[in-house]
Amino acid sequence: MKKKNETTEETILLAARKAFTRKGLSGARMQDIADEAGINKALVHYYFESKEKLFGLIFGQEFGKFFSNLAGVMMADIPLFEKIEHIVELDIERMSQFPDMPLFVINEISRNPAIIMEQLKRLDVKSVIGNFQKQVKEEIKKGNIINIGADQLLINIQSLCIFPTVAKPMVKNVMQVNEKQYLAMIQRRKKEVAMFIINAIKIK
Amino acid sequence: MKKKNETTEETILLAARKAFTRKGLSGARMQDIADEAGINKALVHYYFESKEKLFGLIFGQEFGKFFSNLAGVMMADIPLFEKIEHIVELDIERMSQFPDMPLFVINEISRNPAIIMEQLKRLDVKSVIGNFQKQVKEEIKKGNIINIGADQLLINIQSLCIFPTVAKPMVKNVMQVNEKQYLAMIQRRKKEVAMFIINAIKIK
DNA sequence: ACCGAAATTAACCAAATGGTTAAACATTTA
DNA sequence: TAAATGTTTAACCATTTGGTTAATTTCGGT
Repeated sequence: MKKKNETTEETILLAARKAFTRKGLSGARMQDIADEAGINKALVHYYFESKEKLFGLIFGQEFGKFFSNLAGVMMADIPLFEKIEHIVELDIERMSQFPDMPLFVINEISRNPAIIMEQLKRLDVKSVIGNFQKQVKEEIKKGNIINIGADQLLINIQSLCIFPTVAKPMVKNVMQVNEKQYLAMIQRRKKEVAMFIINAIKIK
Repeated sequence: MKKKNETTEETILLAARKAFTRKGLSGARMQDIADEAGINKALVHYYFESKEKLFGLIFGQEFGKFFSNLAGVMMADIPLFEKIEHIVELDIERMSQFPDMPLFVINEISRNPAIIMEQLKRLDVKSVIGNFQKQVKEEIKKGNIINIGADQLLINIQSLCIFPTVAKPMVKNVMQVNEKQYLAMIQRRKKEVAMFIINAIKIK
């Protein structure tokens, strides 16, 4: 429903995000979006032409969230363990703020892998990874951490942060926890996951 | 296309699995399934009545794979570290064999959380988790591992095993690897992830 | 108050889609 | 071999869906 202070365009974008992240490109209906926005379906087309165009906008926004700030933290000139703590904190906080986002992004990339290309080239992934790789190699040489590939480490960090949100309904059901308990558990993971990772690579 | 030795029913199920795991319930078309099976669309309805019925069968099968054997390994009477190695090995092997399965299952559960209930009550999740919990607590008391919740440990294990497959297109693109390199990396993770986890909880 | 542009809507349309029907074809059975 | 039963298909049908059109309403500028 359209709120005060909100332009029609914004209202539609909000409704579209809700519909697309919940049901995906093929599952969401233009009528759903119009209803959710409290307007006529033709008006959605008036502002955003086609379903694909609208979806493209939403996907771009959500994809941006997926990587937002991450590059900054990963490039920061701070010790590795401290960096890991920051990445985990940031990642999990992002998942808490936008819980539907990761599954949506993963899903649509999996249905149409081509769209990731144009999104990724907007970000300078190579230099971010390169920088991280250098730091990891140095710590290995210094004998501070075990011999692990920077890419593996990065995958592990992201797995531990993102997966519990992506698989939320399964986690909730298997663990037999309610919404509140689940959210509390995710918050606890900010500290626990960082510790877990640092423990896993630290040489004592 | 229908192969020799395959009953029409099996052919349809194979085609349906392909369509549903690739495109989801709403994205897959009955005509796609019929085409893939090389038969008339009405024949699909002749054997499986409705799209929902057919989908239900496929989902049940895939959900089964998701947990197959896992319970057995988790209940086994072997040391914790060895058990972790087995779980990781089994999990990642399952991901390699059915790469489309985890995203499909996660996705459809997320779209319709109710379906997980009836599936889960077929499995005795509670006693499996209870058993694992007991073993973890004992190891903590013995001072062999750090103080960690069994549920957190289990989530971490599953995250590290499942996520890289779920996010395959993203991983491939960010890491700039081809299909062959990606698959090799997943295989390497059978050993590396187990080590990573054991390192993370072991008290040295 | 009036005009013109922008915003919004109701009514449509064509294509896609899940599902049905009746007839044709194949196989088993009496 | 002929009836009966099971399998498969072409042609339909009703509904849904993304999208369009033309008319109506709203609103800023004069």
